[in-house]
Amino acid sequence: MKNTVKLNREFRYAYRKGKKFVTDYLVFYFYDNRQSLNKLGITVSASIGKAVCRNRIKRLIRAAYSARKDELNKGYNIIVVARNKAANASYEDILKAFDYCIRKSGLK
RNA sequence: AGAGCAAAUCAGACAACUGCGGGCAGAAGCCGUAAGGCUCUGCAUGAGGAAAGUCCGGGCAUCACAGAGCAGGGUGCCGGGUAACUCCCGGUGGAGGAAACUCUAAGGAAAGUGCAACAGAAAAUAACCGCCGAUAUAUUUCGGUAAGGAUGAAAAGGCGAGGUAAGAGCUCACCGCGAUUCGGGAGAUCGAAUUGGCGUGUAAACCCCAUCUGAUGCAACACCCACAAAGACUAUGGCUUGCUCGGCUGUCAGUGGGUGGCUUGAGGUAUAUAGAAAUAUAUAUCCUAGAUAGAUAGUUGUCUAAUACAGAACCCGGCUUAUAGAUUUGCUUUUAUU
RNA sequence: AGGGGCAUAGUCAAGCGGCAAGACAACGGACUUUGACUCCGUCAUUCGUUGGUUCGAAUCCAACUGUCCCUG
Repeated sequence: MKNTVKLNREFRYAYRKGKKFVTDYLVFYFYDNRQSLNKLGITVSASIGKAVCRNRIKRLIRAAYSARKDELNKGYNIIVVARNKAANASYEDILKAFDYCIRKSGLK
């Protein structure tokens, strides 16, 4: 997957300075990256589950992002942190939470 | 039909659309100082039986070579297999089960040291009570004695007879144990005979004996590009393994990015041969993930018992642990009927 | 990915084969008109779990579970 947030300092900047929205399944951070495209970063901590479970959550978040990718305004770094409830979430739950965050943030 | 034992296989399938990873082919562009990378189209392809735990073994790489000794560590019935093994196969002894069968860290306690709480006379050079003899005399001293005695996990081979002052493997029969010889076996060991007269347990306590072992792990290591180019210590040094020897030599110290290492391998499948088996050999055939913040997802339909445990990260061989279910083969035993 | 440690009462902990110390907390009692302080007493039936060695295991061995740390 191209255009992802990789550096640790970018994540730390998002947690400290970025805007934040919280749902049952996700925590959604974003900030202006002064470029002409969007970047996605996903955090799933080890306390949520084993490797299979964490990989599934990452795929669902990535699928939700790619479904809404073209509707978003450009020029933001987006960090999505999975919460413990997301371990048993379906795709629809994740997509709904993602839509809610987008609407709240005004990225659309 | 019930109960059980052993071995093996599978780990959802098919179709459509959208999307992702690397590979091959093609096409023009774009980004970057450079090494190099990105975009588009087509084709086929893309997680496991444990990928897990990291408990062992090996490959591979670096340390000049991988050398010697000590220390430290591993292993420990016998034979075979293997690249190697704390693995596998077959056997011996022991334990469990009615049986099929299962389990087994199983060398040495007579090389030495240590430990055995409490209880008990005594826990390893056994004399408190008792028994017997002598002395002495009114219950004192000396000696003999392991048959009997509370305790304890364990009490000086067991049990019976003879024997004796009382006793005792002191003697004998049977049983147990050790040694020697003979026979079977490749060996562990088994059987028989002769002989000894036999002081407990613990080595997953130290240890002894035999045998194996250099250290560090792919974020190893090799190479490329850009920037920086100023330093520190220098043979009485530095590196090499914990130490000693031996050996080598100027050594140490940056930042950011990229490429290789990276998947054809002690490989898989089928057949044949050798073998009791593990396994080996030969022939044919196949190529089947290789990412680097890390690729398998979403939607829909059909079938189905299939909703479990669970995600490759240098690669192999094992072991251990987790696991819904489904299927097959062989065997034991109980009951009923013929 | 590689390597190392820890687990004992509600909490902090000692213990290195033979009775599981101690402190705080909690509870009960004494002192006091009452409370605090102080004093006395009680509190581990299975030492993370499961096996093994041993007469005997918190301790030794093996396999698991949880948790913490180190290298980068």
